[in-house]
Amino acid sequence: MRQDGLERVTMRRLATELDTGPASLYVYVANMAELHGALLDELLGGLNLPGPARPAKARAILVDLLCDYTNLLVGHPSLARSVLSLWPSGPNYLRLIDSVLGLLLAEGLGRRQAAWGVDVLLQHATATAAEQGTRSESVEADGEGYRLATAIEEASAAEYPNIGLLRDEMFSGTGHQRLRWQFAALLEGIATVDDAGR
Amino acid sequence: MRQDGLERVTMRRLATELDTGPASLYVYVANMAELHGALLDELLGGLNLPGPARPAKARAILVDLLCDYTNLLVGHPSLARSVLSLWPSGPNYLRLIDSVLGLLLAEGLGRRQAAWGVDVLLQHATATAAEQGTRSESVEADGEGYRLATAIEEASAAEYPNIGLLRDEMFSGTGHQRLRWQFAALLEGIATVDDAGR
DNA sequence: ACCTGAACACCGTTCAAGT
DNA sequence: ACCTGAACACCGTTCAAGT
Repeated sequence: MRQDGLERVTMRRLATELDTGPASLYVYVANMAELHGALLDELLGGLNLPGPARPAKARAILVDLLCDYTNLLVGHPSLARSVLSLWPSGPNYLRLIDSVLGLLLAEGLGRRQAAWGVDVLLQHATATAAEQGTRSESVEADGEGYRLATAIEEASAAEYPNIGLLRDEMFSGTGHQRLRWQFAALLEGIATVDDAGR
Repeated sequence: MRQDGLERVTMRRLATELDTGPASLYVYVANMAELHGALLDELLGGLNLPGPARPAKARAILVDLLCDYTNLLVGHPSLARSVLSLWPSGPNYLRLIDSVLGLLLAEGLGRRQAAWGVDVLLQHATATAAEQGTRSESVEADGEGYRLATAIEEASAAEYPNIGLLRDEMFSGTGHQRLRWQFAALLEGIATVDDAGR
């Protein structure tokens, strides 16, 4: 029924794809949020989750898993945007949560840090995908992000001294490098800071 | 011209508010992204940025600033969602970036960690606001997030062992507590992990 | 019972026509 | 020149009518 589903999935588009009126979809799903939730869960079926890991390897495996999840969502920008405000609840999403929790515990994290950390990690993945996705979706090279780049490029060092100081560092690294660093940093922080603030 | 601007801001809504047709707005802005960008920057004018800080105080000031920014966006969910895929470039946003960079440097962070870190921090703020905002926007208490809660509540410990183990921790803490912890964790990670992976 | 055409209430954006 | 009414090409959702 939902085989390909790439790019922007709307009720009407899917309905015409299935040679029917838009009303027919409401027999199967209650609203668009539910449709996107189902789509996400089907997509997550293609993610292969790691088994139990030894403490020494848990962190690296976790970074890989989170990068995989991010890249999965980057391929479906419209989905990523709705997932951010969706709290998905399908079986495959629960499996993903369970996997991440397991790896955090394997690393030796406390119960609360693992429980609170999984939210941060998955939210970062989703937000990154939503951000990247919509950006690359706007086909024109001129608009959107290009303006921030030039704004930072042209920001006067007098008005924005720290931007002036770090201008070149702000555009350094590939997307892949930055994503891995981000997850590594998140994991380090989650592991280190407890609910009392360290 | 744009004095209040709360809740969902659309071109047509704003146009009728100004007693004119929707076409008139395109004299002032090129598209909706630009409108939302301008709205955000006006909103950011109400954020009071901290001055230079001594190293020992920088972290705490930064957490406060990031919480302020998040709460600002939480009040305007529709804005938060578009800001995520917008890369704002207004003067007040640049001032915010500059402030965060300054505080990160004051903490003693390396140039690259500060430059890469500011993205993570501001993205987390925006994503959190977008997530929370849309959730509270859906007025019905039944849908959306409630289902994940029950899904986690009912998830069998056999199929999802780690969720079973941490079930109670996952709903612990107030939103405020969790937000402060998240930023504290992010900052710790950003400060600790360098681009070589520590 | 189960499905769906047509309608309702919205969107962003464009462009020709009006002042 | 500057503004804008009306139109175009879309949306999600509902509901009465059809099979």
